[in-house]
Amino acid sequence: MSALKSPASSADARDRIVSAARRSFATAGFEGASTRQIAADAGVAQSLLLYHFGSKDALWRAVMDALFENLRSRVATATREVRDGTVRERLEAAVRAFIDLCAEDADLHRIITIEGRHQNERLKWLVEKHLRDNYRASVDLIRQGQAEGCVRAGDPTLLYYSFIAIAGTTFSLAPEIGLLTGNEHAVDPRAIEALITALMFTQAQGSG
Amino acid sequence: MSALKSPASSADARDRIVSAARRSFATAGFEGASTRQIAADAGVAQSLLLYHFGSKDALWRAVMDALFENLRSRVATATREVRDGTVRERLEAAVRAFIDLCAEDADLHRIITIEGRHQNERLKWLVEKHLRDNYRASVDLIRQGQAEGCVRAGDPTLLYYSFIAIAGTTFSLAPEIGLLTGNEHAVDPRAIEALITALMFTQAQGSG
DNA sequence: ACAGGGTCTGATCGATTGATCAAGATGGGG
DNA sequence: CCCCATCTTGATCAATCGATCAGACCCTGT
Repeated sequence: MSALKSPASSADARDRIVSAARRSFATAGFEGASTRQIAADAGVAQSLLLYHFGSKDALWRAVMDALFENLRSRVATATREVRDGTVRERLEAAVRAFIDLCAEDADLHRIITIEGRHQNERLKWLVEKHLRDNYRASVDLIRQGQAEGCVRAGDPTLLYYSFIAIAGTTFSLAPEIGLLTGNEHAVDPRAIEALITALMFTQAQGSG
Repeated sequence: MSALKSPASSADARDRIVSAARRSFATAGFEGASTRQIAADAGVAQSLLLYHFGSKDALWRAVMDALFENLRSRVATATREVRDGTVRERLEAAVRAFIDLCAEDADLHRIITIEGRHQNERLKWLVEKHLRDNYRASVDLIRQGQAEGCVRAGDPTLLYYSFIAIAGTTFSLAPEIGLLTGNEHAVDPRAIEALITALMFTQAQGSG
């Protein structure tokens, strides 16, 4: 199969471009990010970026595909062990996986909160390709929990977005919090998990 | 008093520019916003924008000054009636004022969540001129509530940002939620208030 | 009527943007 | 060996960016 030297080098360049683009899109937004800056961060020529992805839009979609592939993989792994567990156990596993993902890298949350604030083609694509399935599965699980009585009553959509907001914001705004509290104010993912648990579920329940 | 035609026209143009700039900065971010687009939305020439504000940076600061002046005014009005009330009453009044502000116009939350994600001169200016005082006053109030036992224990900074996240996110991401739920999914500010109350305070308490 | 300051516009500057293209570099299969 | 597809680069395009400047416009005070 070979595919070691030349194609492998190509895959490396692609990965470096996607990684650099993710950081730029997350901090500067789509319009604010520059393909030349992304290429410089990746250590390649700007024209190579467009050779591999065709356009800035296509590069952005490749970044989102990679981010959501990672999210799905982590959530799937975390929920696999509790596949036959209670609704609450499955919800808690998904919540914990999302919190830990945000703690390690908040770029997914950063980009979505940038793109979700005004309707355009990118947001439509994002909703239809990635967000809708995730939303429906999450809201279904929340509704099941509410039917069982273990999840707080109320608008499932509001609960869903409140959970995401708490899990993502403290990590997305880490630079602001750092300036406010005079570096370094470490945010404990487990403290966030405790807060979300108190918000979503009707009563405390040991996690074990 | 005159000051009707020429100076009034100038103030009108300034206000229209600030208002258009607020919308652009909130949706596209600082780099993504264009002074020409802002001027076109305000119905003036691009050069007038720079005549009044000197630079794009200065215009951005003028937008932030106006947004925070509005925030302070509304919170001051809402908390004035309960100035001599309990800590919980003062916290609830401030929370309600902030939620209603976000419900009417989420641009303040949108811009801060854009700028708070990477350290630069704009974030430093924002923290020192506007955010720090608000943060300290809020955290002090939260700490007082925790000392009295009416506010949930835990990191006050995390509680503060969780409250802001819930209050702002559902309104900031209204376009995304609209696409997900198939317009129109109205978010009830009172439902958000109930959620935040459940999150922050140790036990339910009638609001009246 | 006239001078003068404040307001506003259009033209224009150099820099940067996303995108295109031709040419070079590289390595495997005939 | 040479050929060819793939990968990569530098030059360059038109468009747009923030910013500057000269001049027109309007109102007020004298």
